Amino acid sequence: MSVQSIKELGRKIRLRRKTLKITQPDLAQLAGISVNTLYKIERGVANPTLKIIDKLLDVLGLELSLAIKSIDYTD
Amino acid sequence: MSVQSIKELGRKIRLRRKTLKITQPDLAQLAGISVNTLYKIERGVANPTLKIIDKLLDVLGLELSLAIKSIDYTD
DNA sequence: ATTGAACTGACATTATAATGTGGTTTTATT
DNA sequence: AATAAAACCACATTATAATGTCAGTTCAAT
Repeated sequence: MSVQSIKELGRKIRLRRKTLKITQPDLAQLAGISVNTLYKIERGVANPTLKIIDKLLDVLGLELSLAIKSIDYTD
Repeated sequence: MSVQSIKELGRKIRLRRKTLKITQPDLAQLAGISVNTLYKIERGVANPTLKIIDKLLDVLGLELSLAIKSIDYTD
């Protein structure tokens, strides 16, 4: 489940938020960022900084990992 | 191998660059970013945007993935 | 030891991410 | 259907990431 794109990351953040049943305003407050920023990230129209992503993933109980790219034969 | 911190990410980027035996100037050019930015990222004194990270990981043949945080009993 | 390239660093400038505000639209609940 | 909350959106402002420049330092190769 790689983060191919910024849009994909946004989708996953939203999905996780929905799973946890919290609203954008609540998540934004918990993460200490503005709803505006969260909204843009979920929509994939943002280019967020790592700090912002870190804060969000922290609250969402998610984490990023780094791995050597695997070859995708479906491309 | 989670990206616990920005510093950790920087270390891993540098390590991968060394493994591939390319210089900072070369990697920066290949990724289309400034050496200044790369230098800061490797040192862990930057708060880079996802686009910048994406460009770097692309060249380095690395990728980020997102996963539900596992419990770390060593903390 | 000398030379050249890579690396580190400070600083000013430019580009842009993040925020704040004030709306409109959508969704959910009664 | 009415109401309230959430989600969406535009835009101005503020904060800061990214760049460019120049200089000093470290490192590698000869």
